Amino acid sequence: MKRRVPVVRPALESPTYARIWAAVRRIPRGKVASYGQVAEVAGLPRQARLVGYALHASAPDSVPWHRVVNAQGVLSLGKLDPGGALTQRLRLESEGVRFDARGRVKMDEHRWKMGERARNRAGTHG
DNA sequence: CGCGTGACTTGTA
DNA sequence: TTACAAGCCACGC
Repeated sequence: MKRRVPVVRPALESPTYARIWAAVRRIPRGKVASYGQVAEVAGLPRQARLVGYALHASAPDSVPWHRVVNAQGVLSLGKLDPGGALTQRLRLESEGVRFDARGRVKMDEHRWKMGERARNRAGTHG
């Protein structure tokens, strides 16, 4: 019988990662979020690096990782995985996300406001 | 347990 | 605009 394979490695059964992945899944199609924003939604403020780490540890299609970019709208995957960066860009463009001439995502237009429909209590943006 | 590194962010020059 | 430094946490050696 086939046993359901865990989405993550045994060593990564951390609730922290689970939160991060959950936050990433919340990002709507056609929108993007920065690592810091994902961290905040996951309840882990100032832990953007951990988000990147969690994504790296996540399964290939476990989460819409392509919707996560750095605060500058740049695909951080760039040098580490050029192919992955290309895939990310293709997927984003496929979702309607547009890029700047410098190859950066237009955060001003596609930045996930984490509450366009349901205002977040922690939203200090006002 | 200490050190270096990393799919990051913010502030300063 | 680019470059450097400090802060943050987890992983691998």
